[in-house]
Amino acid sequence: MDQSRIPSNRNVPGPVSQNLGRPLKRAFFARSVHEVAPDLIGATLLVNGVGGVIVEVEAYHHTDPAAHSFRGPTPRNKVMFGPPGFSYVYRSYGIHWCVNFVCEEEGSASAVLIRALQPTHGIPAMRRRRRLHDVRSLCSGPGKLTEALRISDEHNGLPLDASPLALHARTGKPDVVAGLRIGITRAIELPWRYGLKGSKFLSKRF
DNA sequence: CTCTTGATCTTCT
DNA sequence: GAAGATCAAGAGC
Repeated sequence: MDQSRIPSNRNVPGPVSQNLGRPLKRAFFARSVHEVAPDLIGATLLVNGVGGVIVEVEAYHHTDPAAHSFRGPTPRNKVMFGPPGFSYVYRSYGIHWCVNFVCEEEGSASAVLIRALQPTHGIPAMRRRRRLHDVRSLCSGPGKLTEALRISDEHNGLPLDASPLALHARTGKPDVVAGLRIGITRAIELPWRYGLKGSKFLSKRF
């Protein structure tokens, strides 16, 4: 058998602590989306025990022309207009799912898009779901991580502090970098993308 | 490495 | 009818 065709994942670097901190309470999200977004870097997201460390996010707000909530509520985005601490899941380009965490207060319609994870829990399950061996590519994009964690429309509007979702605070204080958001055509100048400095699990380098 | 294209659902014009 | 908070595969360099 030709083992040389199978990429090795031994010694994949883990730049942050993989220890789980305290569970995040819903109150964590009841403040400015621009405070929550960088504070999520280093936290751990699990769905039914499978997931990893958040290494990349983007902030959106109803006053932001790039946000889904900018033009008011629709059937798709109605969860964004609800209370903080819930998930907002939407279909992207007709094929992928993307997951957000609603922030601030009811009616504020702000949310943090989860863009990349460093896989730590349930890697074999994620490899099966993604039909991919390379750990670095399992969750390196918003549509990739939902496939790896099996997040879909069934998870839209769920509380972030109850099963099947689980969020744990980071245990240390990571180096967070900011940059321009990815894949948008409006308000492209706003530096509301946040990432773990030097992470090898980003959707794109900063 | 970069560039192009197809996949196909929701919203907007 | 067109665009969009995307991804993977294929062509070319």
